Amino acid sequence: MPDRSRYYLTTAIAYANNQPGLHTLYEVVGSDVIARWHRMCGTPTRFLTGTDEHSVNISMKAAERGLAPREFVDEMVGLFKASEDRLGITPDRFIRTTDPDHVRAAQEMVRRAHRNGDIYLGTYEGWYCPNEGFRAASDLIEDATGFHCPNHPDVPLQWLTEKNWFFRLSAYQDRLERHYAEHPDWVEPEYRRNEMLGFIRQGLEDFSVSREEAGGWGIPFPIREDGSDALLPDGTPDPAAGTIYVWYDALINYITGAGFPDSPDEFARWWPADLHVIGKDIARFHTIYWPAMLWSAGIEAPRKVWIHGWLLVRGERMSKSRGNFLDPNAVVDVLGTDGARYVLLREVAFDRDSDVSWDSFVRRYNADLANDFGNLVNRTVSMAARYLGGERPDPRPADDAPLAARWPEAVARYRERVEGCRLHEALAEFAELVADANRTVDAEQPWVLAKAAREGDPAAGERLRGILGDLVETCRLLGLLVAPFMPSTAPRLLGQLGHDYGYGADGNRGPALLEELRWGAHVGEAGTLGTPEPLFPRLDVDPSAG
RNA sequence: GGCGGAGUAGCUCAGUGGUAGAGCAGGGGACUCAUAAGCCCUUGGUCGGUGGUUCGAAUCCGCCCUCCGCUACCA
Repeated sequence: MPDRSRYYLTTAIAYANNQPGLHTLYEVVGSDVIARWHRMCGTPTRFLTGTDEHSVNISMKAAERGLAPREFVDEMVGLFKASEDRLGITPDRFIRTTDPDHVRAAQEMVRRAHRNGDIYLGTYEGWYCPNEGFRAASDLIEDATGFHCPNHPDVPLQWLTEKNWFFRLSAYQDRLERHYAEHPDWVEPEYRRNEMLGFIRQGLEDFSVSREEAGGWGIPFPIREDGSDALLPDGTPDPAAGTIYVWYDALINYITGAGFPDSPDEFARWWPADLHVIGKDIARFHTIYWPAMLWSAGIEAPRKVWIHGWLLVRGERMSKSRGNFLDPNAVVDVLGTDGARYVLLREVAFDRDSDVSWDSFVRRYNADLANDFGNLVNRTVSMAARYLGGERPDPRPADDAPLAARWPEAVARYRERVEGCRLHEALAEFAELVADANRTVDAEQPWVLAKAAREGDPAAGERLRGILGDLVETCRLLGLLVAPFMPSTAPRLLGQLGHDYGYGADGNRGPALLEELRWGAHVGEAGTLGTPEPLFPRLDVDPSAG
């Protein structure tokens, strides 16, 4: 039974080795929508996103630029924050793995696992690139002469062994299988859950959690080989103890962001997380390693991990290394903040891979936003102002308003889809409501009623007022319904209708959304219609754009 | 190789036994409130192939072809 008194959700933290690509920010946009939905519904919400900043790679990349690692990642983080800001992302905390409380959290987790007997000294061996450190075999290029590092193909790889600490993942196999059985939807979509379960059933191996060398850029391992605290007499970390490796650094951010270990009360309030939104490339680490690491430290597993797919370009994964990625700033330049958010989450299914292109984005923007939704609002406000004057007409009672009939069920379906991470389906529901309203306009032909009224038909005038009142109300409801996706459009839309928009820039501090989404919630309140201005100017298709 | 999934209109997909569907794209029409938008109508598919079960299969079963996901230590 989910705790409805608060909602805590996270994205994966982005590797701060480059400027952000649209494919990286995709899950952040989707998560932001879910966060805003819960905030607007009045649930205290905590939304965490941020950056993963340690690794040999980053220290080398910084060195290439003549920068200290810290200077380098500060610059990258600035780029991430700037792009996220343009996309309307509103984290309650932007966490960095270089934050001091995160360093304490990671070290505390290592200590707990060690105390619990789940961390032991072992030997790690693998291919080692002198430039980058250990490389996974799956990342290497293999040819007739053997394995090569993809980034340094001319540098011979060495097969190295080093003494590392290992986490006893193998001890958690039974508990993991039980957890999957008892919480059948804790990993979604279902086909991902089945893949993870299949992996568990193959048998689990322990994994290493330390490295001897990380270019001086990592969280100091808090324990020496003899089990003593790895501190020098002056209180600084003992470099001989090595650094924490990957997962005991990156994954820990989710509990750091909830207050671990410094604020037990805060942590008790926000943990376990309701939702981790991640990409499929790191599914195993979140759905198998992570719960085991938490259990080892006496902490509950998160309630749900949602695994989204990738953005594809002509069938290939969008990625920085392929060079086929879109710059999120460019997308916002063309489509605007809300246009970019809408198109991204409507064109890309949140549960699987989807092909994207400028053409598909522009087409979707024009069809759904300019032609259907924006134009609906524009024609409604224009007609109401022209035929009835500046005062906002009230909707008819729900029983008399055909447009009201489907509303409660539609809201319920929409809510279920947003809360179930099926964001593209939520927007499909929204689009159907828009289409329904447009059909109503054409069926009722308010311009004909207006003419009849002018010629002295009082019944036509009555009907005209009712129809336009219903349409104005439908626009209000649509704007609020889709506000988590298009937060800057909603206040503009409501402004044109003469309604107040009571929510803050991040969706907090407003009236309970589900109350606002009731047909006729503001009947009887006076309001003045504003000037009709297109919310989404139609775009000319640029045939040269890829 | 093992496990799992998918092949349906130009594109993206829905449809699990009973006369082939939606959105977008294409064509035509009536209207005019509106961002030349909206609305109505419409072109278009031997539902991957093949054999079977059935009165009847996109839908169930067998075989084949093609594609995709997972199959361990990237940050």
